[in-house]
Amino acid sequence: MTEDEEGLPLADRLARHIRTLLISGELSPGQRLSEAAFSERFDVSRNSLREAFRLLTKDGLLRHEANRGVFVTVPSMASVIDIYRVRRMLECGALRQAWQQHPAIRVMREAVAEGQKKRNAGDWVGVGSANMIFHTAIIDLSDSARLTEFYERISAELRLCFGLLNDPEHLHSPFVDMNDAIVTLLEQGKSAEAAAQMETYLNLAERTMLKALERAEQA
Amino acid sequence: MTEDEEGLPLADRLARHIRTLLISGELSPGQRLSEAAFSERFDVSRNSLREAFRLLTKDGLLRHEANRGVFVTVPSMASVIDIYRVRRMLECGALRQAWQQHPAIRVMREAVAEGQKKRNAGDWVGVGSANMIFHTAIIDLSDSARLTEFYERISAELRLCFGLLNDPEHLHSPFVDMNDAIVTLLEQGKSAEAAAQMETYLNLAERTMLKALERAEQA
DNA sequence: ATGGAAATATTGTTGAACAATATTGACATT
DNA sequence: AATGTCAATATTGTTCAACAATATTTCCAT
Repeated sequence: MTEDEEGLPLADRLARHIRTLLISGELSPGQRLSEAAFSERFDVSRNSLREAFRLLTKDGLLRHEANRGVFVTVPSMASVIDIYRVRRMLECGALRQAWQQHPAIRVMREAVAEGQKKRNAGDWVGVGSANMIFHTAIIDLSDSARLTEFYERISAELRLCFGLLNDPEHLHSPFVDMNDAIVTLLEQGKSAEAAAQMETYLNLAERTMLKALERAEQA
Repeated sequence: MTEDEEGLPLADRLARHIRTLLISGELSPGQRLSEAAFSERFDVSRNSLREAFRLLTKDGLLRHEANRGVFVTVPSMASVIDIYRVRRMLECGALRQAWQQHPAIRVMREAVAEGQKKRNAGDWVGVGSANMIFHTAIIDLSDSARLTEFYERISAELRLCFGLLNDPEHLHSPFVDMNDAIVTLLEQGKSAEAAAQMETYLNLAERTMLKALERAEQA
């Protein structure tokens, strides 16, 4: 908790901190989060910690079992399928009705450039980050605070899935060029085509993810 | 807290209870919710109550001001606009890709019938309930647990807006026939047309809502 | 080994405490 | 009467300790 987080309530800061541990893979799916251990670790009271746990449970990152404690959510095939269903709805929808001059398009273009650069440098983590920025920008096309917040939640959940994979980084690389094609279509005002292309993209990504997850589960 | 709520954590039960108070209008927008008063009222500890408050704050129903307490969210024009943006994305999207045999279509059809019946009986609250069921069923067309949950949150927020209106019930009545048309299109497999119709519906509803809100704000 | 009962640990919830911040009220000045 | 200041009061933010209820582990008898 060394960051300069302002006067936010302790529970919120805690939740944010634990969320970073979750999406960075420092806490593994299925792991139990003991109240005693974590309140000790973060030097906060059990009560404050419990508030944070509740927040994260509502986000789907933790699972709560009565009288047994909270556990890091174990992503399932079903959750992956559901998450991609949401992504198709939100991302394709945002693209379809996108305004050609929307500032988010510039962000998308820059994210594509960044992704290509990182890929050429063999920096797979960098490719993943650029990809994330790209998709967040797509949601921003819809100019909705609530959709943006919701997508953040979905996105965190998806990153939990990546934690289960062996070499998650390579998953992103094949998609850099598709991103390029999509933003190009948008720049040309072909939003319907961009949306269609994104649907193909997401279906492919979903299959890849499911396949990787299947392999990981067998091991 | 007389209901038969199972072994759910106290904070969750509390949050649910307070949520019903919020959407039923028993707590007014802007009102401050004192920790002392409410923990007394519900006969729970301040700690448990605070957990519930945090949950509802995350849902957008309460607003949290540091060192000042929690207040019932005051819906703004901006929030109404955002909420309808979300609804267009979710509901139109769900309709567009709806499968003609989806069980939710039957629910929609029944909700329309119920709405017509209630309207003829002059039961405006009943019309509102039927309308709510109708739209929830539309989201169910997308078969996504996460979208369903998200829509519940949006829906609760919208009901908070209705609390600001003078005669909120009449708002729903004009829409019963549009619902009829939409579900009829769906039954005929014309999902694109249904989606288009819904967009018109939502734009109209949004304008009506904004106008009503404007009137209410002046008073 | 296996089943079950006692011992132990963990969560669920409460109540009291105290620091930090906000609100109120009294008082003096203009 | 209006306004600014400062003390008094109330509220939130957070911690701690306690205890009941439920799980888990240990240990013993079979």
